[in-house]
Amino acid sequence: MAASSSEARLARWRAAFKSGGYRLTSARVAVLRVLAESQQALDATRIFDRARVYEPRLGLVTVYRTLETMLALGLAQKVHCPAQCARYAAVEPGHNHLLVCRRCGRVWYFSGDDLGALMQAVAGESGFRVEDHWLQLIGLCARCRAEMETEGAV
Amino acid sequence: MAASSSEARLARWRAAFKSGGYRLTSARVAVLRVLAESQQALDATRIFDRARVYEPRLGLVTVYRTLETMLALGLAQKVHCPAQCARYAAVEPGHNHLLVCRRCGRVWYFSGDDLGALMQAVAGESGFRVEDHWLQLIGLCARCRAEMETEGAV
DNA sequence: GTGATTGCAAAGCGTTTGCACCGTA
DNA sequence: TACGGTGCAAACGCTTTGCAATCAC
Repeated sequence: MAASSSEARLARWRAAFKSGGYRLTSARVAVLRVLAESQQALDATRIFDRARVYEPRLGLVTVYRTLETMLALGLAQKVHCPAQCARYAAVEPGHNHLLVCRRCGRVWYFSGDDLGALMQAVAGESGFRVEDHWLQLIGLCARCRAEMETEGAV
Repeated sequence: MAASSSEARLARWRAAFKSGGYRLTSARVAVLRVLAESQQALDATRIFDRARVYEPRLGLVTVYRTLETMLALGLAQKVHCPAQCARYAAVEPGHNHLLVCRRCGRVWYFSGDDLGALMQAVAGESGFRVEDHWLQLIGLCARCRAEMETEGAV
């Protein structure tokens, strides 16, 4: 949260790029710096705008490529944004949590009522008012596991 | 899960459209039918392809509009798909769950270790192998709440 | 009959690709 | 110096919008 920790984070990320065999160009450092300094989830365009302060010759394409590398290195993650996820499933009344098979796309519903306690704990600590929650478990259903074994695929 | 339940679901949805003041056109019914029958999370294009079997004159645009109405009526929900969410946040080592402020975009991390038990329970019941989980709480942070009060906005 | 709803075409937006030039190691 | 990395422009795919024709109520 403090300014010093953003410096530490940047140093860690530079090292990760190095040891991953990636060159440390000024364009990449500009992108790293923006995310290291920010406590927000930013989209590519906003990262682009902020990073151009550090590196005016930066192109938007490089932002995308750098972000992809950061995902691969585990330095950044994508954040859920309800507006942009483009697959739809029926709502099962009373069951708001999902189990999604990554292979066949089939969904199952379950109710994780114990989540209420977690949400309250989080809210109490931080003053954050939780309005919505998003819990989905992703994996392989029994059928797909069986099919993949017989096919010998991964 | 059974075929009969898909009929019941369709009937429920037809009623919901009616009581919501929406007309029951053949195009809409085709889209409803596809989602009622499917136990999968489908994207708009796939819904379009399947719905054209019922209503060959259907247009893709109508699929989008019908889905939007279904979201508004709470009949369908969007499903997380890692590939398509386009906001990025730094990864905080060891803390994989997120608290996202919907107003300022700021993120906080927390570790919900009790989720492991839930995931195991789900896996045990269904034969589902959970490979990944996705938990994000969305709401308003303390600062934004305060700012919105002074501004008198929603 | 009338106003909501539709489909087409085109615009819009975010993201990816092709390619010649550039800069780090 | 060599080759990974860059930026520009164009292509791309998904989604939304404008508008006249259509259809449920």
